[in-house]
Amino acid sequence: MKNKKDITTESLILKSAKRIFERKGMEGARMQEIADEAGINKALLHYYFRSKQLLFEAVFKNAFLLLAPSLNKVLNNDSSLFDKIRGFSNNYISFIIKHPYLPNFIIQELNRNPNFLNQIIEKKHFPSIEKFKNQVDQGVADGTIKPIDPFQLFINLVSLNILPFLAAPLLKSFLTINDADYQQLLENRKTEVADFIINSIKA
Amino acid sequence: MKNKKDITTESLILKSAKRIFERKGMEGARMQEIADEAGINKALLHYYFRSKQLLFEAVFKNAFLLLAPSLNKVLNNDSSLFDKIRGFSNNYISFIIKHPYLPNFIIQELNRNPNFLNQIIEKKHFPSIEKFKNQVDQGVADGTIKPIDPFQLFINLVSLNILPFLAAPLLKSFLTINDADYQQLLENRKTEVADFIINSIKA
DNA sequence: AAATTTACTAACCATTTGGTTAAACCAATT
DNA sequence: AATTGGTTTAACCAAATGGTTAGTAAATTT
Repeated sequence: MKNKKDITTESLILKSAKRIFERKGMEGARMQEIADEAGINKALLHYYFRSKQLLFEAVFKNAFLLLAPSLNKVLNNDSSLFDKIRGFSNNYISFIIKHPYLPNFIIQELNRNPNFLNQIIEKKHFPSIEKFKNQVDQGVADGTIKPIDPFQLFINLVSLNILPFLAAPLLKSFLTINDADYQQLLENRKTEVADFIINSIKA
Repeated sequence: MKNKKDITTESLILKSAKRIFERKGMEGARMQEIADEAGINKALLHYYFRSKQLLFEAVFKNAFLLLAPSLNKVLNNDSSLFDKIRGFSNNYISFIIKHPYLPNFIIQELNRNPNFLNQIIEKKHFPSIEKFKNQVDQGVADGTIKPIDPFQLFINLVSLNILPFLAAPLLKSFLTINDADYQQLLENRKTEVADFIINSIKA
């Protein structure tokens, strides 16, 4: 074996493919480019993954499964609703700052093929909002939070956390600020977002 | 001229190209597909727009200029801050419901080429948040709203309005609801979003 | 109505691209 | 040292794709 330190060729390919697919998308990525990135022959990509489509699906699946459990964990633990909102915002933003291409990659490819999720990911890996929903309904019932549709609150939570990454180039232009300042804005959002939401819903 | 009803060939091409580019992106779109959509010969695309890149830029520019003024209008009129938030949310969601592919198209291509905006759109067509910023600072100063960074508030406003369209496939899966129900959720957001924001910031 | 310009098309071309093949390489086993 | 089986590569291929060309048809001008 050529590989040192248990870096298998397969994982090397996946890593390189992730880098390229994230930046260029399925259509924009070139098999040759991925091979170059990995420092291997193009035929080897096909040896391990048969086709571009299958390689892409492997990368997408990995990316999604990287994201979903962390989401699930926060939504389904036993903390209070407000702590959940705080935990989600903080953890999620921290996570994405380390993987900035991930949200756009997933959103982009899901819009290209909205059925991709159902085809590729088993339902059991899906984040469930069941517990979150119950907590909201409960909070509304006992008067600790103002009346709100749990789905709308969930969409708000996701929107406030994800979009600043998706629309970074657009927002930087609108706000006419540089990368460093925008990075600082995102950093501040780790707490700002949760405060904003809690302010809105607390009775 | 073959064209009836003042539909020029050029505008027909732009319309067809928009449809294809929106759905497939720059890389995914095929010139032949655009030609077929328009019911013309592929060479005619090049006759009018020289290259795929230039055709794409024309489409992108159109799309962006369709969006920006409506944004600008709401942000820079003389209404109160709360009315602005209500007006923006309501108008923007109504607009996007009619052009559902637009946000994703713009976001997607800006992430592929973050400098695209600066290259293509003149600054004067950019929405300015100057007035919005002043109103927020004013509101904070005179105590009508809680302290908040105007930029963060702007990002929140944009996030809550845009993301539900960008992430529609993802959110439908998470919430396990069908298209019609999701459509209804979006419809409700025309007022929900503004209420949510105003609840959060009013003193 | 002849000449010229504009709009449009069929056929073609060069390059790129995903994918294949046959052979070489390399480590473990016999 | 020969065999074997998995791994890797160079060279190749067919299809797709953006773009061109040379020519036709339809207006417009003279």
